[in-house]
Amino acid sequence: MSDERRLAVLRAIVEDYVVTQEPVGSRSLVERHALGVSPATIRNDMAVLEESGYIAQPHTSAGRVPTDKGYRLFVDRLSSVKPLSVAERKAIATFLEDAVDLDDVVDRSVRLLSQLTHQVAVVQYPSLSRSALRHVELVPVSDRRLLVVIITETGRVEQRVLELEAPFGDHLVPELRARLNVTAAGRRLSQLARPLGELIDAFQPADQEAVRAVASAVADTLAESTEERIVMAGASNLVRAEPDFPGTVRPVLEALEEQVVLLRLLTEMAEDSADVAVRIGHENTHVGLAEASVVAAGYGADGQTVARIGALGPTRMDYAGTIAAVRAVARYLSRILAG
Amino acid sequence: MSDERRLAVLRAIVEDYVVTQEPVGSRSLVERHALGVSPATIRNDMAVLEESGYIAQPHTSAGRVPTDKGYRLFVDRLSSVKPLSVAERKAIATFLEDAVDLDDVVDRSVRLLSQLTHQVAVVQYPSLSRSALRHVELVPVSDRRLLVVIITETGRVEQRVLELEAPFGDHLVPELRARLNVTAAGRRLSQLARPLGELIDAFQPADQEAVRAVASAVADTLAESTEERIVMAGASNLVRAEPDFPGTVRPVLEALEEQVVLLRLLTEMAEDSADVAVRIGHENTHVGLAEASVVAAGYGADGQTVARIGALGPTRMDYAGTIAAVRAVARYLSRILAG
DNA sequence: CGATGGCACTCGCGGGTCCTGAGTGCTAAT
DNA sequence: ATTAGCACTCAGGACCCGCGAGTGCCATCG
Repeated sequence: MSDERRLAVLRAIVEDYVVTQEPVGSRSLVERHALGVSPATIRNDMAVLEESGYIAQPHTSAGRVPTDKGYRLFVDRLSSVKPLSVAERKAIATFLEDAVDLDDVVDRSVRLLSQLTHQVAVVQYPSLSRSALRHVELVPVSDRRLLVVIITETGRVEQRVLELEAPFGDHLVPELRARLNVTAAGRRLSQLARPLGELIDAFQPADQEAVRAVASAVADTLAESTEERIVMAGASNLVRAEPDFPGTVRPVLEALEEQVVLLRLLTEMAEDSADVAVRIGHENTHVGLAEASVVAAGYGADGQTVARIGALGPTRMDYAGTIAAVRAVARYLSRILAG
Repeated sequence: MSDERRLAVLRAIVEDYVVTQEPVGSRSLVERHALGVSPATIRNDMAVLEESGYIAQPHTSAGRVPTDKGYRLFVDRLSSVKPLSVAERKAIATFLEDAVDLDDVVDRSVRLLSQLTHQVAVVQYPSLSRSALRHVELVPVSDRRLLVVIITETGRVEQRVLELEAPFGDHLVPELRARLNVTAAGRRLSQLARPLGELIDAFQPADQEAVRAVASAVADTLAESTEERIVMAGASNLVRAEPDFPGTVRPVLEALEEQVVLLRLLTEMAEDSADVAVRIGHENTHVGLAEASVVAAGYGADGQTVARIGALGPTRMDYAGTIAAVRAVARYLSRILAG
């Protein structure tokens, strides 16, 4: 009993099913793949594979369909990542390089990814708390309202309007701005707590109230995990795949529109693997996604993962291609941010 | 031949069809509405209405369905905007007031609108060119790279990194920042061209190159119509309405993901009406939206429209409710931005 | 002992037929 | 102008049937 061949059969089944979207039978298998054996033999193998839970038949007189477990084995051991074509790489590079802005980069990335994979794509904005600060700017709006603008190395800009108890003097803003930038620039949130605290003492008692407010605004902004933002594109690809998950499109779309769900998903997957992670069907904790698969990868300047991107589609998806695309876009994205 | 009653019949048909989603016949009409006449009479009226193109029958032995023309008459003359409940108004107000940021405001608005209307909602970011400037900030990144940050009164933040020909001296940045803000603050793009030009002459020849670059970066950023951004939410509501437009969900979703299409749509509708505008079915120029209706309204501080919001759904939608919701959200949005 | 050819069996699917009932349009009566 | 009565239409559901893809098992072969 050739264990080898059995795996080859599984691979063949997955590959066929992914393109035809129909249960595959023993006859068509031997026709389309050079397995060198007869349908009867394949049938025996299939019986074993079914026994072990890698494939299943929708009904008695139908061909076989891979189960989630089957897909899992496939992506883990049977599929080789297929490299993108030169043209594709070129397209990615130029398309992303034209971006003018962080918003633009993220926007372009998510569109690009959805086009490359023909799936729904999601991109998470670089996390504030894990990015280093580039600059903090203070703009007086009135005599007791202050606009605080925070710019990170990754290009993300965040702003808050502060309402102060007492009017602040003209001298304060420039001085605070200068000191703030000296202490904050280049540091991450985790390295920021103490220096910010010490900063307060450097000012006259009369001003400390204002300084404290600004400092805590900065800290709060960076800490707010709710401020994690996610964008999504290619929802129309989902309904194109409709026949795949019949009636399941809505739950999936709903899950996708729920930032919290997406966020948790991406976070969980970050723990799975530093590189590309794959979740198949019921492996997703969220019930709405039980018939969907997700491929995700992290990105970020100089090795540090600051956020993640992902593609989501029916379990019956082209894993090799999707993985390649996700990885490629993540890499280019990292490169852009580093530049 | 009571013209009155005929309109009442049309109204009844629309109202019934909107909730049942099934062709409505003469019998059920008299049952559900106190029309005071017999089905036979209604049938005569329906024949006339059909003659005039306000309703149609899907097939010979079925009830009637409103045509786009019928809906149009309905929204123009037959429906009264139903005011939101106090609870709803309260919910809108508090939900939007918690927003911390322009991004957050827009994000909350679009979610809110999609929930209120049970449709797909879109919100356009305040246009840069029509907003007044609040502040321009310059941050040196290296000795010849300059980060330009532009903040508008509506809270929108835009940034560009500038690559200069020659290194700029230390003195230049503070001076330029100061002058720039004096000339630019509070003005719109249209009022900005000349002052920016004059600004250049105020500097020493050696610096003029850099000043020119910054000035044109500011002008470009404000002018770029491509920088119009739109966010969308509630796509899952679309597929919930699936049976309405069978197989038409995909084109609609595709249209929605195409920023350009959406932008043109909103712009066109801005010309229709200053307040709430409605496009029904084939009135939409984009073919993919031939079976969809759009309700849109402008918003902006102090009467000035700086952008638009809208809700999109099947032609068979609750126009009264949708119009009320769109208008309400637009108003609250304006109020927030003004505050 | 694994591979194979043969064979009986299963059952989903597509197509055809029939029937029911909602809804219409017309006409004659009020 | 309204209405009751009536004949007519036709989409949709229920039912039935035959085809064919695909299976599992068994006896046979190298």
